[in-house]
Amino acid sequence: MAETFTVELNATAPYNFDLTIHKPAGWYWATPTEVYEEGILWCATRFGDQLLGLKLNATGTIEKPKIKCQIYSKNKLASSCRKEVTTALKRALKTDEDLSEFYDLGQSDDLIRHVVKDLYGMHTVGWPELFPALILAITLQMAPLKRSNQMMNLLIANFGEDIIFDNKKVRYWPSPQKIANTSVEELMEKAKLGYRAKNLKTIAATLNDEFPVMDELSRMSPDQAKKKLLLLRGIGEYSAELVMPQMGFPLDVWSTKIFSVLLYGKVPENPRDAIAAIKNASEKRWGRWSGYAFVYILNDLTNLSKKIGVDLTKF
DNA sequence: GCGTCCAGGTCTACC
DNA sequence: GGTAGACCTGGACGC
Repeated sequence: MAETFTVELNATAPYNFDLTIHKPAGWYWATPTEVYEEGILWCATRFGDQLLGLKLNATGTIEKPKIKCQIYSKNKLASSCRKEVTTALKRALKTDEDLSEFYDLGQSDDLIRHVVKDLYGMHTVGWPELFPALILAITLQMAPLKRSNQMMNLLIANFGEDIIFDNKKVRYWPSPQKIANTSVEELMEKAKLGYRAKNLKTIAATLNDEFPVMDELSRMSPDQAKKKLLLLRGIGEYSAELVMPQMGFPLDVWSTKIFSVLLYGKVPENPRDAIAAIKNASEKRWGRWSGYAFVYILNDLTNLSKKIGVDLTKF
């Protein structure tokens, strides 16, 4: 990686870089193999057909936040490309996200007050690019988390790519072209995808020049972006909400159990059938901030468990 | 060791 | 427009 360029992004306060990029629940930002050490994140993203190395760290404070982004590339990026990469970083790091209205909810909502106090300055994040988000959505379907991780790790190990920069090695997700050119049988055998192999290959083939990239989706209204994603085979309501660049509310069986305990004090008899009702109740309570409640609550389960006396981490 | 069951959804056929 | 039933298969569980 011979070429680098650096940008320093201003963010809307409060912005806690460490909590945002390295969430307590262990959610990664760009790839499961990204490296996070002492406040510095080394990860990668794909820009066109080029893999870029990213080194990010906070240079400001929570109340005066700045994020230094060093971008490593094999070939020198044209200034228009640099501009696009910077826009994508700002979008995915949610540097313009204003949390004040959500934090105001804490004045009247006990649950929000609690999580906001625990995770002050944590922002939601967006996916740097589309295909990895779709891989996550597809592999989370109808599988325990352990098996989902197995499928994702095998996809990355067998079909992904390495990028080495700043003395770090990061292995990145396969490109849509790579998956589109792999047979369904090979995907089933090497990544243990089962019936999901056909869907993932179809999606990979659909992500051509006609289909909007993540930044284009982000400029659409949430409804438009979701509608576009729902056109992809194997992407339904839950997956679209998980992938869309605007804040979605991707309630699945696991999170439905947790929200049901928090809202009604018990796990529903049939969680899958209860998803719609819990979603309605949450949206009635938090309105357009439901997605933020989702991210804050799921990243504060250990503390919330102590508060309510029920182990929310067991689901 | 072996059999059975089911998972952090989606699609389709059928009513 | 609403809803059973099928979908791959690894891993947990009971015996």
